[in-house]
Amino acid sequence: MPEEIPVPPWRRPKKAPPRMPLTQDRIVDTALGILDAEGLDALSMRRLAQELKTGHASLYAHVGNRDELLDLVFDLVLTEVEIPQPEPGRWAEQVKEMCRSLRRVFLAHRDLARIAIDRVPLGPNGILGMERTLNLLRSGGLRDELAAYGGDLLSTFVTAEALEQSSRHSGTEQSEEQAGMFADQLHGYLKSLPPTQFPNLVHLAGPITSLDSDRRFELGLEIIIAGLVAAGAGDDADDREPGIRTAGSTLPGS
Amino acid sequence: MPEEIPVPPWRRPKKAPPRMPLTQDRIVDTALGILDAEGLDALSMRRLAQELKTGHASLYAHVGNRDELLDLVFDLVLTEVEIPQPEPGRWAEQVKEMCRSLRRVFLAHRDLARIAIDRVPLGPNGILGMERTLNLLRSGGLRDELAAYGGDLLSTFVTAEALEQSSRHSGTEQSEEQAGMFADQLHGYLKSLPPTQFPNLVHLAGPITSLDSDRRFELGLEIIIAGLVAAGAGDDADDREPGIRTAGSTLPGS
DNA sequence: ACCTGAACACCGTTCAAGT
DNA sequence: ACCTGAACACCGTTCAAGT
Repeated sequence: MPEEIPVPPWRRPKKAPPRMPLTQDRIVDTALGILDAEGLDALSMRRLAQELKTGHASLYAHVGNRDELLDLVFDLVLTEVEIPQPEPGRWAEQVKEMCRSLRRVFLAHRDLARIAIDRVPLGPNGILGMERTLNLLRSGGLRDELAAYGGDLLSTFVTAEALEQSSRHSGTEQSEEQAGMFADQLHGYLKSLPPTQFPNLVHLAGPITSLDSDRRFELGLEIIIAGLVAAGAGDDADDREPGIRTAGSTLPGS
Repeated sequence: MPEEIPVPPWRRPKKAPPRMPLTQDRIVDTALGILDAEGLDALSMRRLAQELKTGHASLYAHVGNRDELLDLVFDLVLTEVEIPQPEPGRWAEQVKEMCRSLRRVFLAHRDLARIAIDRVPLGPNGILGMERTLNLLRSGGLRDELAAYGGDLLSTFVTAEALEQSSRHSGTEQSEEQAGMFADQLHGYLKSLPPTQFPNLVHLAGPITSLDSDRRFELGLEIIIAGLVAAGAGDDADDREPGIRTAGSTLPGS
Protein backbone atom coordinates (compact mmCIF):
# COMPACT_ATOMS: atom_id res chain seq x y z
CA MET A 1 0.00 0.00 0.00
CA PRO A 2 2.20 2.83 -1.27
CA GLU A 3 0.00 5.89 -1.05
CA GLU A 4 -3.45 7.24 -0.29
CA ILE A 5 -5.32 7.45 -3.59
CA PRO A 6 -8.21 9.94 -3.37
CA VAL A 7 -11.65 8.49 -4.02
CA PRO A 8 -13.24 9.93 -7.19
CA PRO A 9 -16.37 12.00 -6.49
CA TRP A 10 -18.81 9.55 -8.10
CA ARG A 11 -17.60 6.82 -5.83
CA ARG A 12 -18.06 8.80 -2.64
CA PRO A 13 -20.99 7.40 -0.66
CA LYS A 14 -24.04 9.66 -0.83
CA LYS A 15 -25.98 8.14 1.98
CA ALA A 16 -24.37 6.81 5.15
CA PRO A 17 -21.23 8.96 5.04
CA PRO A 18 -18.21 7.62 6.93
CA ARG A 19 -19.60 8.95 10.18
CA MET A 20 -22.89 10.77 10.33
CA PRO A 21 -22.52 13.61 12.76
CA LEU A 22 -24.02 13.01 16.17
CA THR A 23 -27.16 15.06 16.65
CA GLN A 24 -29.90 15.09 19.24
CA ASP A 25 -32.42 13.87 16.68
CA ARG A 26 -30.27 10.94 15.70
CA ILE A 27 -29.77 10.03 19.36
CA VAL A 28 -33.47 10.21 20.15
CA ASP A 29 -34.46 8.22 17.05
CA THR A 30 -31.97 5.51 17.87
CA ALA A 31 -33.10 5.45 21.49
CA LEU A 32 -36.68 4.87 20.38
CA GLY A 33 -35.47 2.04 18.17
CA ILE A 34 -33.75 0.30 21.06
CA LEU A 35 -36.80 0.85 23.25
CA ASP A 36 -39.13 -0.75 20.72
CA ALA A 37 -36.84 -3.67 20.06
CA GLU A 38 -35.45 -4.43 23.50
CA GLY A 39 -37.30 -2.43 26.14
CA LEU A 40 -36.45 0.24 28.66
CA ASP A 41 -33.91 -1.75 30.65
CA ALA A 42 -31.82 -2.29 27.54
CA LEU A 43 -31.82 1.43 26.80
CA SER A 44 -28.64 2.42 28.60
CA MET A 45 -26.39 5.27 27.59
CA ARG A 46 -23.66 2.77 26.82
CA ARG A 47 -25.87 0.53 24.69
CA LEU A 48 -27.16 3.59 22.86
CA ALA A 49 -23.64 4.87 22.19
CA GLN A 50 -22.64 1.48 20.87
CA GLU A 51 -25.58 1.54 18.46
CA LEU A 52 -24.46 4.97 17.29
CA LYS A 53 -20.85 3.79 17.02
CA THR A 54 -19.53 6.41 19.39
CA GLY A 55 -18.28 6.64 22.94
CA HIS A 56 -20.89 6.81 25.62
CA ALA A 57 -19.50 10.04 27.01
CA SER A 58 -20.20 11.75 23.67
CA LEU A 59 -23.92 11.55 24.21
CA TYR A 60 -23.74 14.03 27.05
CA ALA A 61 -22.83 16.77 24.60
CA HIS A 62 -26.35 16.50 23.20
CA VAL A 63 -28.76 15.32 25.86
CA GLY A 64 -27.89 16.31 29.39
CA ASN A 65 -28.64 12.99 30.98
CA ARG A 66 -30.65 9.80 30.61
CA ASP A 67 -33.79 11.24 32.16
CA GLU A 68 -33.81 14.12 29.71
CA LEU A 69 -33.31 11.64 26.88
CA LEU A 70 -36.43 9.80 27.98
CA ASP A 71 -38.31 13.12 28.04
CA LEU A 72 -37.32 13.61 24.42
CA VAL A 73 -38.26 10.09 23.38
CA PHE A 74 -41.64 10.48 25.04
CA ASP A 75 -42.31 13.79 23.35
CA LEU A 76 -41.29 12.40 19.97
CA VAL A 77 -43.73 9.54 20.20
CA LEU A 78 -46.56 11.87 21.15
CA THR A 79 -46.71 12.96 17.50
CA GLU A 80 -48.43 9.64 16.82
CA VAL A 81 -51.45 10.39 19.01
CA GLU A 82 -54.53 11.50 17.12
CA ILE A 83 -56.75 14.04 18.83
CA PRO A 84 -59.97 14.76 16.94
CA GLN A 85 -61.34 18.18 16.13
CA PRO A 86 -64.63 18.57 17.99
CA GLU A 87 -67.76 17.65 16.10
CA PRO A 88 -71.19 18.55 17.50
CA GLY A 89 -73.07 15.72 19.15
CA ARG A 90 -70.14 13.28 19.16
CA TRP A 91 -68.38 14.46 22.31
CA ALA A 92 -68.29 11.24 24.32
CA GLU A 93 -67.38 9.16 21.30
CA GLN A 94 -64.59 11.54 20.33
CA VAL A 95 -63.13 11.51 23.83
CA LYS A 96 -63.06 7.74 23.59
CA GLU A 97 -61.38 7.88 20.17
CA MET A 98 -58.68 10.12 21.59
CA CYS A 99 -58.03 7.79 24.50
CA ARG A 100 -57.96 4.75 22.26
CA SER A 101 -55.41 6.44 20.03
CA LEU A 102 -53.21 7.20 23.01
CA ARG A 103 -53.53 3.62 24.14
CA ARG A 104 -52.53 2.30 20.72
CA VAL A 105 -49.39 4.41 20.85
CA PHE A 106 -48.50 2.98 24.25
CA LEU A 107 -49.01 -0.56 23.08
CA ALA A 108 -46.98 0.09 19.91
CA HIS A 109 -43.87 1.12 21.83
CA ARG A 110 -42.52 -1.31 24.37
CA ASP A 111 -42.27 0.08 27.90
CA LEU A 112 -43.43 3.52 26.82
CA ALA A 113 -46.01 3.48 29.61
CA ARG A 114 -43.18 3.05 32.13
CA ILE A 115 -41.58 6.18 30.74
CA ALA A 116 -44.84 8.13 30.69
CA ILE A 117 -46.16 7.22 34.11
CA ASP A 118 -44.03 9.66 36.09
CA ARG A 119 -43.59 12.35 33.45
CA VAL A 120 -45.60 15.47 32.69
CA PRO A 121 -45.68 15.92 28.91
CA LEU A 122 -44.31 19.45 28.65
CA GLY A 123 -42.33 19.06 25.43
CA PRO A 124 -43.56 20.75 22.25
CA ASN A 125 -45.76 17.82 21.23
CA GLY A 126 -47.02 17.36 24.76
CA ILE A 127 -48.14 20.98 24.95
CA LEU A 128 -49.83 20.72 21.59
CA GLY A 129 -51.60 17.56 22.70
CA MET A 130 -52.79 19.30 25.86
CA GLU A 131 -54.20 22.17 23.85
CA ARG A 132 -56.13 19.86 21.55
CA THR A 133 -57.33 17.73 24.45
CA LEU A 134 -58.64 20.75 26.30
CA ASN A 135 -60.33 21.95 23.16
CA LEU A 136 -62.14 18.64 22.79
CA LEU A 137 -63.06 18.36 26.45
CA ARG A 138 -64.44 21.90 26.64
CA SER A 139 -66.50 21.37 23.51
CA GLY A 140 -68.65 19.03 25.61
CA GLY A 141 -69.52 21.80 28.03
CA LEU A 142 -67.22 20.82 30.88
CA ARG A 143 -66.60 23.72 33.22
CA ASP A 144 -63.03 25.03 33.40
CA GLU A 145 -61.81 23.15 36.44
CA LEU A 146 -63.15 19.86 35.15
CA ALA A 147 -61.76 20.32 31.69
CA ALA A 148 -58.35 21.13 33.16
CA TYR A 149 -58.36 18.12 35.44
CA GLY A 150 -60.26 15.77 33.14
CA GLY A 151 -57.43 15.62 30.62
CA ASP A 152 -55.01 14.66 33.35
CA LEU A 153 -57.33 12.03 34.73
CA LEU A 154 -57.96 10.46 31.35
CA SER A 155 -54.31 10.31 30.33
CA THR A 156 -53.32 8.95 33.72
CA PHE A 157 -55.95 6.28 33.31
CA VAL A 158 -54.79 5.31 29.82
CA THR A 159 -51.15 5.23 30.92
CA ALA A 160 -51.82 3.15 34.02
CA GLU A 161 -53.95 0.69 32.10
CA ALA A 162 -51.27 0.30 29.41
CA LEU A 163 -48.65 -0.15 32.12
CA GLU A 164 -50.62 -2.88 33.79
CA GLN A 165 -51.27 -4.63 30.49
CA SER A 166 -47.64 -4.58 29.42
CA SER A 167 -46.33 -5.59 32.84
CA ARG A 168 -48.49 -8.70 32.83
CA HIS A 169 -46.37 -10.30 30.15
CA SER A 170 -43.19 -8.85 31.58
CA GLY A 171 -39.74 -9.46 30.19
CA THR A 172 -40.22 -12.47 27.97
CA GLU A 173 -42.28 -12.63 24.78
CA GLN A 174 -45.69 -14.29 24.34
CA SER A 175 -48.15 -11.59 25.23
CA GLU A 176 -51.59 -13.16 25.02
CA GLU A 177 -50.70 -16.65 26.09
CA GLN A 178 -48.89 -15.61 29.26
CA ALA A 179 -51.70 -13.28 30.27
CA GLY A 180 -54.17 -16.11 29.87
CA MET A 181 -52.09 -18.55 31.89
CA PHE A 182 -51.70 -16.01 34.66
CA ALA A 183 -55.45 -15.39 34.71
CA ASP A 184 -56.14 -19.11 34.94
CA GLN A 185 -53.72 -19.55 37.81
CA LEU A 186 -55.17 -16.59 39.65
CA HIS A 187 -58.68 -17.90 39.10
CA GLY A 188 -57.77 -21.23 40.63
CA TYR A 189 -56.08 -19.53 43.56
CA LEU A 190 -59.06 -17.26 44.31
CA LYS A 191 -61.49 -20.16 44.06
CA SER A 192 -59.36 -22.11 46.53
CA LEU A 193 -59.51 -19.47 49.26
CA PRO A 194 -61.54 -20.26 52.39
CA PRO A 195 -65.01 -18.97 51.51
CA THR A 196 -65.93 -17.95 55.05
CA GLN A 197 -62.94 -15.62 55.23
CA PHE A 198 -62.99 -14.45 51.61
CA PRO A 199 -66.58 -14.70 50.39
CA ASN A 200 -66.30 -11.83 47.94
CA LEU A 201 -63.06 -12.98 46.34
CA VAL A 202 -64.42 -16.49 45.92
CA HIS A 203 -67.68 -15.19 44.48
CA LEU A 204 -66.00 -12.72 42.14
CA ALA A 205 -63.12 -14.96 41.04
CA GLY A 206 -64.74 -15.16 37.63
CA PRO A 207 -65.28 -11.44 36.96
CA ILE A 208 -61.91 -10.55 38.48
CA THR A 209 -59.91 -12.82 36.23
CA SER A 210 -61.99 -12.88 33.08
CA LEU A 211 -61.75 -9.19 32.24
CA ASP A 212 -59.28 -8.88 29.40
CA SER A 213 -57.33 -5.70 28.72
CA ASP A 214 -59.67 -4.37 26.06
CA ARG A 215 -62.74 -4.83 28.24
CA ARG A 216 -61.02 -3.25 31.24
CA PHE A 217 -60.04 -0.30 29.15
CA GLU A 218 -63.48 0.31 27.68
CA LEU A 219 -65.11 -0.13 31.07
CA GLY A 220 -62.81 2.37 32.74
CA LEU A 221 -63.30 4.83 29.91
CA GLU A 222 -67.05 4.53 30.29
CA ILE A 223 -66.84 5.12 34.03
CA ILE A 224 -64.61 8.17 33.86
CA ILE A 225 -66.55 9.82 31.06
CA ALA A 226 -69.84 9.18 32.85
CA GLY A 227 -68.30 10.68 35.98
CA LEU A 228 -67.08 13.75 34.12
CA VAL A 229 -70.50 14.29 32.64
CA ALA A 230 -72.22 13.79 35.97
CA ALA A 231 -69.85 16.15 37.76
CA GLY A 232 -69.46 18.77 35.09
CA ALA A 233 -72.44 19.07 32.83
CA GLY A 234 -74.77 19.85 35.69
CA ASP A 235 -74.19 23.46 36.62
CA ASP A 236 -73.44 24.92 33.23
CA ALA A 237 -74.44 23.47 29.95
CA ASP A 238 -73.34 24.50 26.53
CA ASP A 239 -73.28 28.22 26.14
CA ARG A 240 -71.76 29.91 29.13
CA GLU A 241 -68.76 31.46 27.42
CA PRO A 242 -69.62 31.52 23.76
CA GLY A 243 -66.85 31.38 21.21
CA ILE A 244 -63.87 30.37 23.26
CA ARG A 245 -63.74 26.79 22.11
CA THR A 246 -62.00 27.21 18.83
CA ALA A 247 -58.64 28.72 18.03
CA GLY A 248 -58.71 32.36 17.01
CA SER A 249 -61.75 33.50 18.93
CA THR A 250 -61.61 36.31 21.46
CA LEU A 251 -60.75 35.40 25.02
CA PRO A 252 -61.44 37.08 28.30
CA GLY A 253 -58.16 38.25 29.84
CA SER A 254 -56.41 36.70 32.84
CA MET B 1 -5.09 -8.19 76.95
CA PRO B 2 -3.97 -11.53 78.38
CA GLU B 3 -7.07 -13.71 78.16
CA GLU B 4 -10.74 -13.88 77.25
CA ILE B 5 -12.70 -13.31 80.45
CA PRO B 6 -16.24 -14.69 80.12
CA VAL B 7 -19.01 -12.14 80.60
CA PRO B 8 -21.16 -12.89 83.67
CA PRO B 9 -24.74 -13.81 82.79
CA TRP B 10 -26.28 -10.66 84.32
CA ARG B 11 -24.10 -8.52 82.10
CA ARG B 12 -25.03 -10.25 78.89
CA PRO B 13 -27.14 -7.97 76.74
CA LYS B 14 -30.80 -9.01 76.72
CA LYS B 15 -31.82 -6.99 73.72
CA ALA B 16 -29.60 -6.46 70.72
CA PRO B 17 -27.55 -9.65 71.03
CA PRO B 18 -24.12 -9.62 69.36
CA ARG B 19 -25.64 -10.43 66.01
CA MET B 20 -29.36 -10.82 65.60
CA PRO B 21 -29.96 -13.61 63.13
CA LEU B 22 -30.86 -12.51 59.67
CA THR B 23 -34.52 -13.14 58.94
CA GLN B 24 -36.86 -12.09 56.18
CA ASP B 25 -38.85 -9.92 58.58
CA ARG B 26 -35.76 -8.08 59.73
CA ILE B 27 -34.70 -7.53 56.14
CA VAL B 28 -38.10 -6.21 55.10
CA ASP B 29 -38.39 -3.94 58.17
CA THR B 30 -34.98 -2.47 57.54
CA ALA B 31 -35.75 -2.01 53.86
CA LEU B 32 -38.86 -0.03 54.75
CA GLY B 33 -36.77 2.12 57.08
CA ILE B 34 -34.30 2.97 54.31
CA LEU B 35 -37.16 3.66 51.92
CA ASP B 36 -38.81 6.11 54.32
CA ALA B 37 -35.57 7.87 55.15
CA GLU B 38 -33.78 7.95 51.82
CA GLY B 39 -36.12 6.82 49.05
CA LEU B 40 -36.24 3.99 46.55
CA ASP B 41 -33.00 4.76 44.74
CA ALA B 42 -31.07 4.46 48.01
CA LEU B 43 -32.63 1.07 48.68
CA SER B 44 -30.00 -1.14 47.09
CA MET B 45 -29.17 -4.64 48.21
CA ARG B 46 -25.70 -3.43 49.19
CA ARG B 47 -26.96 -0.48 51.18
CA LEU B 48 -29.49 -2.72 52.89
CA ALA B 49 -26.85 -5.31 53.77
CA GLN B 50 -24.64 -2.59 55.20
CA GLU B 51 -27.51 -1.40 57.42
CA LEU B 52 -27.95 -4.99 58.62
CA LYS B 53 -24.20 -5.37 59.13
CA THR B 54 -23.89 -8.33 56.82
CA GLY B 55 -22.60 -9.13 53.36
CA HIS B 56 -24.88 -8.25 50.50
CA ALA B 57 -24.86 -11.78 49.18
CA SER B 58 -26.37 -13.01 52.43
CA LEU B 59 -29.66 -11.34 51.66
CA TYR B 60 -30.32 -13.72 48.80
CA ALA B 61 -30.74 -16.56 51.27
CA HIS B 62 -33.94 -14.88 52.45
CA VAL B 63 -35.49 -12.85 49.65
CA GLY B 64 -34.86 -14.17 46.16
CA ASN B 65 -34.11 -10.84 44.57
CA ARG B 66 -34.69 -7.11 44.85
CA ASP B 67 -38.03 -7.19 43.11
CA GLU B 68 -39.37 -9.78 45.51
CA LEU B 69 -38.09 -7.68 48.39
CA LEU B 70 -40.13 -4.75 47.12
CA ASP B 71 -43.18 -7.02 46.90
CA LEU B 72 -42.71 -7.82 50.56
CA VAL B 73 -42.21 -4.20 51.58
CA PHE B 74 -45.35 -3.23 49.70
CA ASP B 75 -47.39 -5.96 51.30
CA LEU B 76 -46.12 -5.05 54.77
CA VAL B 77 -47.17 -1.45 54.41
CA LEU B 78 -50.63 -2.46 53.25
CA THR B 79 -51.45 -3.34 56.88
CA GLU B 80 -51.71 0.40 57.48
CA VAL B 81 -54.63 0.89 55.09
CA GLU B 82 -58.01 1.16 56.80
CA ILE B 83 -60.96 -0.30 54.92
CA PRO B 84 -64.30 0.37 56.59
CA GLN B 85 -66.99 -2.21 57.27
CA PRO B 86 -70.02 -1.26 55.19
CA GLU B 87 -72.65 0.87 56.91
CA PRO B 88 -76.03 1.41 55.26
CA GLY B 89 -76.51 4.73 53.54
CA ARG B 90 -72.86 5.78 53.75
CA TRP B 91 -71.52 3.95 50.71
CA ALA B 92 -70.01 6.83 48.75
CA GLU B 93 -68.53 8.41 51.85
CA GLN B 94 -67.01 5.13 52.96
CA VAL B 95 -65.45 4.51 49.56
CA LYS B 96 -63.87 7.93 49.86
CA GLU B 97 -62.61 7.18 53.36
CA MET B 98 -60.96 4.03 52.09
CA CYS B 99 -59.24 5.85 49.25
CA ARG B 100 -58.10 8.64 51.54
CA SER B 101 -56.60 6.10 53.91
CA LEU B 102 -54.70 4.47 51.06
CA ARG B 103 -53.49 7.87 49.96
CA ARG B 104 -52.25 8.72 53.45
CA VAL B 105 -50.23 5.51 53.48
CA PHE B 106 -48.63 6.41 50.17
CA LEU B 107 -47.74 9.87 51.35
CA ALA B 108 -46.36 8.51 54.62
CA HIS B 109 -43.81 6.29 52.89
CA ARG B 110 -41.43 7.92 50.46
CA ASP B 111 -41.55 6.50 46.94
CA LEU B 112 -44.06 3.83 47.90
CA ALA B 113 -46.22 4.87 44.96
CA ARG B 114 -43.31 4.11 42.64
CA ILE B 115 -43.20 0.61 44.07
CA ALA B 116 -46.95 0.14 43.89
CA ILE B 117 -47.59 1.45 40.39
CA ASP B 118 -46.50 -1.67 38.54
CA ARG B 119 -47.35 -4.28 41.16
CA VAL B 120 -50.49 -6.31 41.74
CA PRO B 121 -50.98 -6.64 45.51
CA LEU B 122 -51.16 -10.41 45.81
CA GLY B 123 -49.41 -10.79 49.16
CA PRO B 124 -51.42 -11.81 52.24
CA ASN B 125 -52.30 -8.23 53.15
CA GLY B 126 -53.04 -7.35 49.56
CA ILE B 127 -55.50 -10.22 49.25
CA LEU B 128 -57.16 -9.25 52.52
CA GLY B 129 -57.43 -5.67 51.33
CA MET B 130 -59.01 -6.81 48.08
CA GLU B 131 -61.60 -8.85 49.97
CA ARG B 132 -62.56 -5.92 52.17
CA THR B 133 -62.61 -3.53 49.23
CA LEU B 134 -64.92 -5.79 47.25
CA ASN B 135 -67.14 -6.17 50.28
CA LEU B 136 -67.49 -2.41 50.58
CA LEU B 137 -67.98 -1.83 46.86
CA ARG B 138 -70.64 -4.51 46.55
CA SER B 139 -72.52 -3.12 49.53
CA GLY B 140 -73.41 -0.16 47.35
CA GLY B 141 -75.16 -2.40 44.85
CA LEU B 142 -72.49 -2.46 42.14
CA ARG B 143 -72.93 -5.39 39.82
CA ASP B 144 -70.21 -8.03 39.84
CA GLU B 145 -68.13 -6.86 36.91
CA LEU B 146 -68.12 -3.27 38.15
CA ALA B 147 -67.25 -4.23 41.70
CA ALA B 148 -64.37 -6.34 40.43
CA TYR B 149 -63.02 -3.62 38.19
CA GLY B 150 -63.95 -0.67 40.41
CA GLY B 151 -61.48 -1.64 43.09
CA ASP B 152 -58.69 -1.78 40.53
CA LEU B 153 -59.67 1.54 39.04
CA LEU B 154 -59.83 3.29 42.39
CA SER B 155 -56.51 1.96 43.64
CA THR B 156 -54.84 2.75 40.34
CA PHE B 157 -56.18 6.27 40.61
CA VAL B 158 -54.95 6.73 44.18
CA THR B 159 -51.54 5.33 43.31
CA ALA B 160 -51.11 7.45 40.21
CA GLU B 161 -52.19 10.59 42.02
CA ALA B 162 -49.75 9.90 44.88
CA LEU B 163 -47.01 9.22 42.34
CA GLU B 164 -47.59 12.51 40.58
CA GLN B 165 -47.70 14.41 43.86
CA SER B 166 -44.47 12.91 45.16
CA SER B 167 -42.65 13.28 41.85
CA ARG B 168 -43.37 16.99 41.75
CA HIS B 169 -40.98 17.66 44.60
CA SER B 170 -38.54 15.06 43.35
CA GLY B 171 -35.24 14.27 44.98
CA THR B 172 -34.60 17.22 47.22
CA GLU B 173 -36.62 18.26 50.27
CA GLN B 174 -39.11 21.14 50.49
CA SER B 175 -42.35 19.63 49.37
CA GLU B 176 -44.88 22.44 49.37
CA GLU B 177 -42.59 25.27 48.40
CA GLN B 178 -41.17 23.53 45.35
CA ALA B 179 -44.62 22.52 44.14
CA GLY B 180 -45.75 26.12 44.42
CA MET B 181 -42.74 27.48 42.56
CA PHE B 182 -43.24 24.95 39.80
CA ALA B 183 -46.92 25.89 39.52
CA ASP B 184 -46.03 29.60 39.30
CA GLN B 185 -43.47 28.97 36.59
CA LEU B 186 -45.87 26.81 34.63
CA HIS B 187 -48.60 29.43 34.97
CA GLY B 188 -46.32 32.09 33.55
CA TYR B 189 -45.29 29.82 30.71
CA LEU B 190 -48.86 28.92 29.76
CA LYS B 191 -49.92 32.57 29.88
CA SER B 192 -47.03 33.46 27.59
CA LEU B 193 -48.06 31.05 24.83
CA PRO B 194 -49.40 32.55 21.58
CA PRO B 195 -53.15 32.81 22.23
CA THR B 196 -54.17 32.20 18.62
CA GLN B 197 -52.37 28.86 18.61
CA PHE B 198 -53.11 27.84 22.20
CA PRO B 199 -56.37 29.54 23.20
CA ASN B 200 -57.42 26.83 25.63
CA LEU B 201 -54.09 26.59 27.44
CA VAL B 202 -53.95 30.36 27.82
CA HIS B 203 -57.53 30.52 29.03
CA LEU B 204 -57.15 27.59 31.44
CA ALA B 205 -53.68 28.49 32.75
CA GLY B 206 -55.30 29.38 36.06
CA PRO B 207 -57.33 26.21 36.63
CA ILE B 208 -54.53 24.00 35.31
CA THR B 209 -51.92 25.31 37.72
CA SER B 210 -54.00 26.25 40.74
CA LEU B 211 -55.32 22.79 41.53
CA ASP B 212 -53.36 21.56 44.53
CA SER B 213 -52.90 17.86 45.26
CA ASP B 214 -55.76 17.62 47.76
CA ARG B 215 -58.23 19.24 45.41
CA ARG B 216 -57.11 17.08 42.49
CA PHE B 217 -57.54 14.00 44.60
CA GLU B 218 -61.02 14.85 45.84
CA LEU B 219 -62.11 15.86 42.36
CA GLY B 220 -60.90 12.62 40.82
CA LEU B 221 -62.52 10.61 43.56
CA GLU B 222 -65.81 12.39 42.96
CA ILE B 223 -65.63 11.72 39.23
CA ILE B 224 -64.82 8.03 39.51
CA ILE B 225 -67.44 7.33 42.15
CA ALA B 226 -70.05 9.21 40.16
CA GLY B 227 -69.06 7.18 37.13
CA LEU B 228 -69.29 3.91 39.02
CA VAL B 229 -72.74 4.81 40.27
CA ALA B 230 -73.89 5.93 36.84
CA ALA B 231 -72.57 2.78 35.18
CA GLY B 232 -73.43 0.25 37.85
CA ALA B 233 -76.42 1.22 39.93
CA GLY B 234 -78.70 1.42 36.94
CA ASP B 235 -79.60 -2.13 36.09
CA ASP B 236 -79.70 -3.70 39.53
CA ALA B 237 -80.16 -1.85 42.75
CA ASP B 238 -79.81 -3.15 46.27
CA ASP B 239 -81.34 -6.54 46.61
CA ARG B 240 -80.47 -8.76 43.71
CA GLU B 241 -78.44 -11.36 45.55
CA PRO B 242 -79.39 -10.99 49.17
CA GLY B 243 -76.93 -11.94 51.85
CA ILE B 244 -73.69 -12.33 49.91
CA ARG B 245 -72.25 -9.05 51.05
CA THR B 246 -71.05 -10.11 54.45
CA ALA B 247 -68.66 -12.84 55.42
CA GLY B 248 -70.26 -16.14 56.37
CA SER B 249 -73.37 -15.99 54.25
CA THR B 250 -74.23 -18.62 51.69
CA LEU B 251 -72.87 -18.21 48.22
CA PRO B 252 -73.98 -19.43 44.86
CA GLY B 253 -71.42 -21.89 43.50
CA SER B 254 -69.01 -21.28 40.66
C1' DA C 1 -27.65 -24.65 57.09
C1' DC C 2 -26.24 -20.34 56.88
C1' DC C 3 -23.03 -16.89 55.65
C1' DT C 4 -19.03 -14.81 53.20
C1' DG C 5 -15.54 -12.83 49.70
C1' DA C 6 -14.62 -12.41 45.39
C1' DA C 7 -15.91 -12.10 40.86
C1' DC C 8 -18.90 -11.09 36.76
C1' DA C 9 -21.13 -8.13 33.96
C1' DC C 10 -23.01 -4.30 33.98
C1' DC C 11 -24.62 0.97 35.24
C1' DG C 12 -24.69 6.92 34.83
C1' DT C 13 -21.81 10.73 34.98
C1' DT C 14 -17.57 13.60 34.96
C1' DC C 15 -13.44 15.45 33.13
C1' DA C 16 -8.86 16.20 31.37
C1' DA C 17 -6.97 15.47 27.13
C1' DG C 18 -6.99 15.29 22.40
C1' DT C 19 -8.34 16.66 17.34
C1' DA D 1 -16.47 22.94 19.07
C1' DC D 2 -16.89 18.39 19.33
C1' DC D 3 -15.43 13.94 20.73
C1' DT D 4 -12.72 10.44 23.38
C1' DG D 5 -10.54 7.29 27.06
C1' DA D 6 -10.14 6.57 31.43
C1' DA D 7 -11.76 6.87 35.87
C1' DC D 8 -15.15 7.19 39.76
C1' DA D 9 -18.55 5.40 42.38
C1' DC D 10 -21.80 2.65 42.20
C1' DC D 11 -25.32 -1.53 40.76
C1' DG D 12 -27.82 -6.93 41.07
C1' DT D 13 -26.72 -11.59 41.07
C1' DT D 14 -23.99 -15.90 41.31
C1' DC D 15 -21.05 -19.21 43.33
C1' DA D 16 -17.29 -21.71 45.38
C1' DA D 17 -15.51 -21.76 49.76
C1' DG D 18 -15.76 -21.49 54.52
C1' DT D 19 -17.85 -22.12 59.49
